[in-house]
Amino acid sequence: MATPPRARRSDAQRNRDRLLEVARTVFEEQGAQASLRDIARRAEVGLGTLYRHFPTRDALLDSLLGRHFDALAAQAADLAAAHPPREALTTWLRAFAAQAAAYQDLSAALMDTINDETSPLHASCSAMRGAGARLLRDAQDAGDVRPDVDGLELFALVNAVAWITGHSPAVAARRDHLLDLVLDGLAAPSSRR
Amino acid sequence: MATPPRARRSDAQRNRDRLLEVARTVFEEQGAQASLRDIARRAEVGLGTLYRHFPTRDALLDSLLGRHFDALAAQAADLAAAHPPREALTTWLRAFAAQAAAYQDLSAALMDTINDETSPLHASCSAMRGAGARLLRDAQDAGDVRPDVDGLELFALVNAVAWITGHSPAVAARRDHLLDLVLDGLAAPSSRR
DNA sequence: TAATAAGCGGAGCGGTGCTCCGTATGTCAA
DNA sequence: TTGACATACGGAGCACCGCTCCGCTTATTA
Repeated sequence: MATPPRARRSDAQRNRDRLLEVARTVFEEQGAQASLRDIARRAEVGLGTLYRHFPTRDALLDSLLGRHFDALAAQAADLAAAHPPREALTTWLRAFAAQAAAYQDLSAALMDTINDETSPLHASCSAMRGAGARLLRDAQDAGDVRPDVDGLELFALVNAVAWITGHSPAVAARRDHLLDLVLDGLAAPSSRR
Repeated sequence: MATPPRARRSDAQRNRDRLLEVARTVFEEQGAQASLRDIARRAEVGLGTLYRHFPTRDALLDSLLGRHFDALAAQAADLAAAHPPREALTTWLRAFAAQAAAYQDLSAALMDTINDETSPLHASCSAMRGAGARLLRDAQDAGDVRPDVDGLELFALVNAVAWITGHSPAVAARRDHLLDLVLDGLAAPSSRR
């Protein structure tokens, strides 16, 4: 994640903080596609001010989520050390899915960063993806997960589930179940419960 | 699907046909979120004309896809009669996924119709969903598919896969594999190959 | 306290979805 | 063939969007 550049003037720092605070609640209310103008308005700040602090929507998302993603990457290592591979993987994926469901349509933004290295989200997100891929490989080496899946596919599937739950209240209520179905399906046949 | 109201004036009919033709190619090029203004322009027709013929984007999509969805619903019955439940289900789901991938982001539109009975797509889509749910139940009764899945969840999962493949070329190349992973995961443990 | 770098804010551009209504034209009866 | 009229056309206009640009304000520092 990008280092937060401490502003040189106190009002700039104050505005930045306000924007982040407002952006968080607006994104929670309306999803990751919310109007940036609206965020600026509610932060009682000019639109230019918003764009100066956060040149792109991704930059704003990164400032809000970057440290969570970094934490997820770190957690992957912890889980790998403390739990059997299969358990580590599923626990981690659940945590990731919960994070990806923070704002509606965030999954779309995350998927798009895969192909766009210029996005600030790309860095924090790809580091996290790497961590997940490592957990996957461990579980596959242990024979717990079918070998014909790779990190990209896993990331895509979990994001797909996170995304779909944002498009229907009825489906949202079953997010955990849908995730279970997918994860269960990835289990190696020999290890299937 | 809504009955196609034969226009009373020949120019109206001509414009309607032009719009549908152009809309099909534009949606294929740019996805289901393409600019309606752009469609009107390329059809060399006023924007008002487009909106008179198709009051909403969903109405336009329905006119383009409705009969395909009706055909899918019909195909479900044929498959149920001619094939074992499991095979009927997977064959049908593949056909549906192919259709759902026709235009990028179409899956989002389809998911949204679930909660919006006023959408023209709702009718043709829910009929089709019913047909799929019936195939699912057959397969479950035969013990081929795990019993703790319902039609809504199945629809959501397949749409999720269709959607995600539209958000990354790398993922798009593996659409069939992702679908296999999900369908395989839904197999009843006892019947797993 | 005055100079100045730093930051602010919103007008403006080109785009979107969608509505509304004055105008044009296809159709059909005379 | 020629009107008269229902039908359909087309785009101006409204409110919104993302994003840029630049004249003005203000916090900071000497």
